[in-house]
This record gives sequence, structure tokens and C-alpha cells, in this order.
Amino acid sequence: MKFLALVDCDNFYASCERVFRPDLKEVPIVVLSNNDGCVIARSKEAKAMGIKMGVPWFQVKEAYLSQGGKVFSSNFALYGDLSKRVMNILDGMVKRIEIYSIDEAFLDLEHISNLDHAHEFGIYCRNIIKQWVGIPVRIGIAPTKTLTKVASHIAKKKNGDAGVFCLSNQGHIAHILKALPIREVWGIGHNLSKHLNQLGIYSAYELMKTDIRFIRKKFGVVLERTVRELRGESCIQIEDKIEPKKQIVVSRSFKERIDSLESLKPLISNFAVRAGEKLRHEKQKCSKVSIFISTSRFNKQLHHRGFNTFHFPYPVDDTRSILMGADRALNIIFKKGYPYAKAGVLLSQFSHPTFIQHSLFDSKSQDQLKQDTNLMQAIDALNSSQTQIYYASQLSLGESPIQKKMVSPRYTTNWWELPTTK
DNA sequence: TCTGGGGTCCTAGGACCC
DNA sequence: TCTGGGGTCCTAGGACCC
Repeated sequence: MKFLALVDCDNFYASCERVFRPDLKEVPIVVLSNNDGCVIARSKEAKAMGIKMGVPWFQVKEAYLSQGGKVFSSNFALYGDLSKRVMNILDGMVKRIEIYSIDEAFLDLEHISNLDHAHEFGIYCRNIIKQWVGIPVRIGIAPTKTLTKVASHIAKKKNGDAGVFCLSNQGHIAHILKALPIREVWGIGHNLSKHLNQLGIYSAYELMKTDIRFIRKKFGVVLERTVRELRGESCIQIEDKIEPKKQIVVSRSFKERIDSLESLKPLISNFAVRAGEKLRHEKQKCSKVSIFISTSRFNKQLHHRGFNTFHFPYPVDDTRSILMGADRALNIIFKKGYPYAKAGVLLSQFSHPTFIQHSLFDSKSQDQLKQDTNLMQAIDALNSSQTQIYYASQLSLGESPIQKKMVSPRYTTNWWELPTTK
């Protein structure tokens, strides 16, 4: 039998905050989104206090803090670095690994054919990661990706267990799926689960037993794959090659509402500059830049969402072009009198930079294009060091519209913020 | 008063062509 | 000018994920 494993870090952001703060062992921890808006991670203790995922911070703040809970703004420099360390360890243990998200990876256990050995391997992995990085993980082992997700879900529920759960024989799988609501199945979100419930399908077991042609006809190929995977038929492969991105998004909610074009422009410029950096980092060029702006979802009276795309005549990776396109698109969608709460820049339709399609009307010579590339490289190099340089249209330093009041030190990625001992 | 950010895939429908 | 089917390409929108 062939096994896959899903390695999933427990309460990842909260666990990261704990790595350099042993004093916070067993203390409730929550981590907040940008602007300290809502809760995006909770430690086991915070969950036990009834703090829900995604809940607005202001709603729970008082009660939570008064009970001794600890809170952090998100510190992605730290989380990203600790994630890399975990993934590096896993990468050294198997031939094929798919890093699925910042805190999850699928492993191909092709070297293991025996269930007991798979279980032992899981425990070994878990101990090594705990010892070397300090992050607790749980591991689900099963014949398909969807079933490893189920196994990992069970491992989470079974507190005090080894944190490793294997799911292999049909009888055992059926038994587990009977007690699993479809909403918990990977690939079944809020809408699908409502729809399926209306058809009388509530448990993962009932879904698994539903006629596959009916599923395909009524819901399409995506759900069909899920059902097959629940039956133990592997349909979703491990993607161990890193595919180039197909789009890049930079977006933020604002601390305060913005209703003037003059205030919005520098913010959009900031997003566009950041998007350009990401694009060059990916070694891509884009043919489209889109801008979106929207009022708060919760403001029912003054509601407006704008979206517009600027098409470049040929693929670009030059920030100055992106800024120009972004500005044009923004001018088209902006409407006066609306309190905008969020905006973003989206780059898409990528092509590799060595592929240069010349425009009929483009008069730039090879030398000029080369100069542009050099300029961008120079700016990127400066900005990744201590020095920062800005485009005129960007917001000046010190006026960051994003609020982060309770961020922890970047212990592992910044020389000035290394942990110290007394 | 205050409600995240960054992705992917699939499908339906329109434009255009023969 | 109208008639008709079928194919491709593109886009917007909806669903999902962490």
C-alpha cells in the first residue's frame, strides 16, 4: 500500500510566538491580522477560552486580557523563517514533498509500505521538528491527500495522543467518515456543504457513498475528485515542482476610512511598488495590472466596489510602468463620496522575462531596455538592505496606514532583534 | 468606533472565426 | 442579408484553500 503524509504545524503563528518566549508556555496566545483587526491564530488555551477564529479583536479583547491572555500583532518575518526551517527538515527526510502552505506540507512516503513503519516515521518526524525548531506538529497518514487531511483532523481532536494518526483500511475509514460532517472535508466549503445538506448528505460517509455520476453532473469535476479521494482513489497528486505564480496581489485594509483620491493614490502606489518587487523576485513579467477598491462590507448604506484593469501593450516588470497603469485604472474606478476601507493591486497574465514581445509602437532600443532592467535591480538591491528609496508617488515614510501595535521581535531575521539572555 | 491577506481552479458566457 | 453549428479564446465571477 502507498502512503502519503500531511504534516501540519499546531496553531502555527501562536506556536511561533512561543518559541523564544518559554515563559508563555501554557499561557493563552492569540495573533491578530493587520491593523490588529481580528484573531487569525489561537493557542490551545485561547481556543479553550472560547476565542473563535476570525473574531473581531475589539469584541473579545477585554474579557480575554482580563483572564490573563497574551496578544501579538502578526510577525510574518518570524513565521516565514520558522516555516522554512520546518520545511527544510522535512525536505531532508523524503524524496518528494509539496509545501502546501506556510504551516503544511504533503510528503510522499514511497519508501514505506507498512503501516506500523509509517506510524513510527510520523513520530520520528514530529520529535525531530519539536527538538530542532521548537514547533509542535501533527501528522496524518493515509492513501490520498484528502484522507491525510481527515487523519490530521482526527490527530488534532485526540489530545494527549502522539499527534500522529494513520488511516488505511476500508472499515476504519468508513467508521471515521461516519462521524465527520462534510464541512470538515478538504474542498467542501460553506456553500457546497449547505447545498449538499439540502440533498440530505451530512456526513463524509454519506458523501463518499453518493453516486459519482450524480456528483459530477450536479457539482462538477472538483467535487468528483474529492469523493473519489474519500474512497481511497488518489486523484490529487503531490506537486513537488514549484510552479510559477499566475498572479500577484498586494492589498490591505485601512486603519481609517479614505474618501479622497489624493489620499488613495500614494497607498495604491505603495502597493504597486511592492507588487513590482514581488514580480521581479518571481522573475516574471506581467501584461495586466488591476486595481480594486471597496468600502467596508459592513457599511450597507454607502457601498461601492470598483475594479479596473490596465493592459500593457507588451509584458513589463518595470515599477514605473506598473505605477502608470495603476494610476490610470484607479482614476477610472474612484467615486467621490465613498468611505473606502480596502484597496489592492493585482498583477496577472505573466510571461517569462526572456520572452520579449516588441510593440509596434515601442521605440525603446535594446540598450534602453537593458538600462531599465539594471535600474530596477539596483533599486531592489537597495531596498532589501537597510537603505530605502521611494518613488515620488509613494506615501512618505512614517505615515504607514497599517496599524500594528503588539508585534514581537524578528528574533531570527534581524540582527538588532536577536533574543538575549540574562 | 473597530471585522485579514494571498492564492488556485473551474465554469459560463461573450466575441470572434470558419 | 439571413441562416446555422461548432470551435477557440478570453474574461468575470464563484467556489475553495490556508
